[in-house]
Amino acid sequence: MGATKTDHFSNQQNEMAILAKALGHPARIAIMEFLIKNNTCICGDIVNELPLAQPTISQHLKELKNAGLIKGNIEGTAICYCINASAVKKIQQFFNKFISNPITKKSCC
Amino acid sequence: MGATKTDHFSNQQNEMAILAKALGHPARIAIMEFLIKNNTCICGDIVNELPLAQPTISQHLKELKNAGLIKGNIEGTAICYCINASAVKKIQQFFNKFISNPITKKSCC
DNA sequence: TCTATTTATCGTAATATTGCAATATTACAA
DNA sequence: TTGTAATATTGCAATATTACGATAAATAGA
Repeated sequence: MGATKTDHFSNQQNEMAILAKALGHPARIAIMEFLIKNNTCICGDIVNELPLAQPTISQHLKELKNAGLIKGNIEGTAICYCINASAVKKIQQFFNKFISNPITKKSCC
Repeated sequence: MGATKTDHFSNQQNEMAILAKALGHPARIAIMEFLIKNNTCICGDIVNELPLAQPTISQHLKELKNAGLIKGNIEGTAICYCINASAVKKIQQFFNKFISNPITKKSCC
């Protein structure tokens, strides 16, 4: 096989998995961190910062964008990427379920 | 290639990527959700709940456990799994960086 | 001991991801 | 138009993931 059985899960579950999967690579974590630390979120800056080739960075940016975690804006020859706050909020809301729940505190293990 | 260049990234970045990657599958999201909703977190219950075969569930549980997101406890023949709150907190702390940052608000796109 | 129950592991086929060189595209400036 | 800079796409090899049947291991009870 190798293909995820997405039809058997809810839209919410699939959506959260897509967001998490997009963050499931250190380069993409690094890109997200770079985007909050730097006001100038130009793709070329990321290529200079990370130890990966330009096509690889471009691919990672594409995946983050497909997942909805970042937005891109054309600015002349350069492209300005930035974080999509609503996607980040969605993830936070998901994890709030875990912390607020008493089960987490009186863990059975 | 196909192998992630983990050596080029920080421990924190790799750790966060591992946690996110573990959640990057709808079945594993469903398992996490099941574990907070039900006090009885027995593996067999998850197998009955999810549309996947027992070995597949077992494999997903193993990945969640390897990532540190859940803990397992042997209880006779059954095994009780539950959420590792500290891992969930780690993820929350990561995302707090994004929301609290002013950049997120005055997004450049 | 024997048997049933529960979970883990092995083996393997199908598919996805990662990374990069080569190349294409896009936008601007001269 | 030609050149240049910035980013995207293509193609491909190496590797990882997903899913499950078959089977093993561990424990509890008869």
